[in-house]
Amino acid sequence: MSTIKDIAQYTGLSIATISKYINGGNVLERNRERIAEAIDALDYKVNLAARILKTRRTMIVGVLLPSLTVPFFSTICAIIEELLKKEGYSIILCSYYDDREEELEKLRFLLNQSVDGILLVPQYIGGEDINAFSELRERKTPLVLMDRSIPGCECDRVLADNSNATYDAVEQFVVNGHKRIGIIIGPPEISTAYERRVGYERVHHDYAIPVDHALIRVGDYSIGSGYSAMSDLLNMENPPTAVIGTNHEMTMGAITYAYERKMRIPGDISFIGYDEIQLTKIINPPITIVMQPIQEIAELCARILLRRMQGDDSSFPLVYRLKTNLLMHESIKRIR
Amino acid sequence: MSTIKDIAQYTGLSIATISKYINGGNVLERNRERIAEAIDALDYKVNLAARILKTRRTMIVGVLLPSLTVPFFSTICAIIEELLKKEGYSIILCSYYDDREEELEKLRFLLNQSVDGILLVPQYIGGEDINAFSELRERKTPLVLMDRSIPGCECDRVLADNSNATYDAVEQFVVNGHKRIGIIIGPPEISTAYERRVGYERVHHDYAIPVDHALIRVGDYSIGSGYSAMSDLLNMENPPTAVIGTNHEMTMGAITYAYERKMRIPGDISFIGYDEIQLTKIINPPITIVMQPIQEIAELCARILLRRMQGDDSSFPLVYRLKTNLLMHESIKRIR
DNA sequence: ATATTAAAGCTAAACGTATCGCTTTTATCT
DNA sequence: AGATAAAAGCGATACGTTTAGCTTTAATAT
Repeated sequence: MSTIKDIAQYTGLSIATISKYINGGNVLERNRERIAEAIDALDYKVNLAARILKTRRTMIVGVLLPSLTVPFFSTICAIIEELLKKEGYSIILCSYYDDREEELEKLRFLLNQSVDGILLVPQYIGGEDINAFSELRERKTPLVLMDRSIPGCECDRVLADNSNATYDAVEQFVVNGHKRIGIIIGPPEISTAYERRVGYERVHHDYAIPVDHALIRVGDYSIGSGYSAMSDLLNMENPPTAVIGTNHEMTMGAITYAYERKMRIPGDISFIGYDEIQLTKIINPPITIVMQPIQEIAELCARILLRRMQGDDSSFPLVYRLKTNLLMHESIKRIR
Repeated sequence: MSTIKDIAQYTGLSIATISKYINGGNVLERNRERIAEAIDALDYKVNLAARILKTRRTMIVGVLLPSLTVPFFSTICAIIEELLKKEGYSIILCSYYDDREEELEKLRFLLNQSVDGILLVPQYIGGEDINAFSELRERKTPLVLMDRSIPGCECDRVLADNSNATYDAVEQFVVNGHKRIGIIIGPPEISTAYERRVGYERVHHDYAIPVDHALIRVGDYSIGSGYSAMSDLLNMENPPTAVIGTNHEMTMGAITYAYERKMRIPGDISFIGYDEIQLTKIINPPITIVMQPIQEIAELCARILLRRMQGDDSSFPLVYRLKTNLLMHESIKRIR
């Protein structure tokens, strides 16, 4: 592989000038041409290791997700990647496979790779607080939390308004006469799951409907758990007349079960799903869906991180709550 | 951040000795202890950029996939990552989002990051031949093709025996009396899709059943395309009595459509699916499934790449064809 | 005790780039 | 034309490692 030195020799210019050319400094037009020619002829490529060693910037952003197979996250990832690429950044994508140890280890790995910034969808970090994670503070590597929060955490973060999301959805059941409403929620230690549950309970409170805890089924955000939660709900002695699934996977699992039971939506059971992606798009007749602003979440995270990586520490920590939308379809039966 | 120099100073030893310690050379026990203490006290971390600059090895493997949201690929990815990590390698994961340009660009990106090796699930590379991709040859970066092949390509590769996979599956339809068998295949330019179609046609030939090309529906390996292909098949004037979906996504799309139509499997339509992962696991009653040896494919790819990265170029190119298994369930109706 | 060998440590030179501070060249203004 | 400012180029140094080649120390055998 040829180096900047070879280019200098080929053109008769100094190393410093070549470096200037590469990094966009002032170089005479006729020299620019000669350098360009040399680079082409010698097939020169910048040695990133050397550059990083010198500049202490890797121009790499680490993206750490709970799972790679969850389309909600991979969609976010795709958006981020495209946006950051325009700014000259590359992405190292990591998943911690919903595992506590792995999450910490991957975070260490990213820091060790000297990424310039990190975008994280957290789950277990530090037990409760990411500030406790010393490597992160020492390095002063900017970090933005995506989609989920952590109790007591002082971080920039971009979240959906989960509580109002389920509130608005469940409210639709209520105004259509439903009183026994099942909800399939995620693990309570994940902030989104907790908040979605709160919205559900708030509706009940506001409309003076007692909460039957048997109607609250806890899954783990996986397809299988949605499936069995739905099975549990529909096989109760006094089953709900309506059910909401609170993420894409559990929604799909739940619907799969309902279909198997040959139940019609909304004929036999009213249903609201979550996230308008992949399978939820092809369900027919279409179901009412809580749409999260995926695009906005991803873009905002990327932009905040860019700001921080440029050294702009103003108004830390930034917290955004983005509104969701309820995509109405005929999946709610009017009863009584 | 402290450097190796600081450790040398702290311990009174030379830089070279510290380096030896870090890289597992011979160091006196009492010095080992002092060094360990210094590293701990100064919170020393190896500067990877400097190391890479010197050694010219990044200990990073690039994994390039068509898509991140396809569980078949992300499962492979998870297996690879775990195995390579044990050998001290890290993974940079990339997706080209089923886009030709992106595939080439991401491959360039990986090479530019100086990865020590690449694992690729190819699609369009070079139009037909990856050997045409000059950057790859110049760098002599080892590359192993996973799951898919490319015509005329001289590469190590690990493939499933796709042709016999669909042969065995479709044959089950035939021996149960089916003559009109629909198949939902992927894009013909993808080797797996082509081979799976060949297996389908070979059964027809061997059992002297004419091939009705209207029963061969081409999707793009997506859920939506499986859904509409199934819709097309079932709405024919003379529909098939059995259908096979040839990947996980199209299988799910097809089944979703069948469920919507309130068709029972195998009562109204016989069906064989592909890949025992995620949703296909929870379908109930369970359907017959072509199981690909995901674990073996992933492990073999990783091991071959490890060999190549160690400089072992023997018997190039290695080509493996791994057998699939037909997981039998009651989803095939016996007719006539 | 001495010779021989192995182990442990050290010095110094790279790896390829960016950048500070300086000099030279070129352009601009009066 | 001369003074001034701006643009372009250069030399030298540093970034933090690894490693070849050498020296010193310790261990082993005679």
